[in-house]
Amino acid sequence: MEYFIKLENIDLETTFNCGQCFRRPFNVSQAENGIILHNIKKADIPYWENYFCTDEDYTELIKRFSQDKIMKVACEYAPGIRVLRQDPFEALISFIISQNNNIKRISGIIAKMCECFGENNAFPTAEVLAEADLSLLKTGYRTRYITDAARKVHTGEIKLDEIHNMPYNEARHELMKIVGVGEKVADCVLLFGFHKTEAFPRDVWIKRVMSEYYPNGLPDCIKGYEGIAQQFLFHYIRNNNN
DNA sequence: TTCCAGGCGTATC
DNA sequence: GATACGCATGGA
Repeated sequence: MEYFIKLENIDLETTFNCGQCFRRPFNVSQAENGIILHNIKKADIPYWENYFCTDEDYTELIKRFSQDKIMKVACEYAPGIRVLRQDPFEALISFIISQNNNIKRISGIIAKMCECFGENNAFPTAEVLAEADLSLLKTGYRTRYITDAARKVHTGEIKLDEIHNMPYNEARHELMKIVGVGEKVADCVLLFGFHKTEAFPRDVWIKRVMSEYYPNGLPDCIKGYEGIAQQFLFHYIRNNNN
């Protein structure tokens, strides 16, 4: 069946290309004031509503963010961004790969990873990745980080299910037990995989934003939603860097 | 050739 | 706790 989800000012192109995810679902298309899911079962509807965060009011969020001058500019530049609820394990592995790397190459590595180790091109399981020979992915020094993450998830040393219920600081600490997961990667996983919207990943681009526009810290109007605000800032600065 | 990319681990102070 | 440096790979 086809299924329409009404969402105010979502833009799929921007949402999937603003750096929060490195592969996109193939069964979604843009509609006038929302999106259309194609070839889905009725039982899958809640999954997609959750994925696109239909419970969040972005009109209200952007209005709140726009109290800050810089945020207003960033929101007006790309009002169609929405932060998705992605799969936690995929987010974990993806953002481990992302470190000191560029988005194009990250996407390429993940595509090849799905092709080589995933069931029908799906993202591979922790069980498979934990034992796989990853050398053909050419992930360089990150290879052992991927293996360590997959192994810890597979053995249950890190329980992703439980991280959902942990407060932000505790969850962050838990993820950082994985070799190759520091503060920035942990924050990306918490934001994009666990939808902890207070997580504010500080990468090279955001550090530029901070020193240039927010030398005295983040504005109060993004409190509780720092991560979503971050995504608007990230996309804006990346596309307007002189 | 050198620099950079959604950083992190390690050594050193 | 802060700072410096090496790290795999590929594109500009």
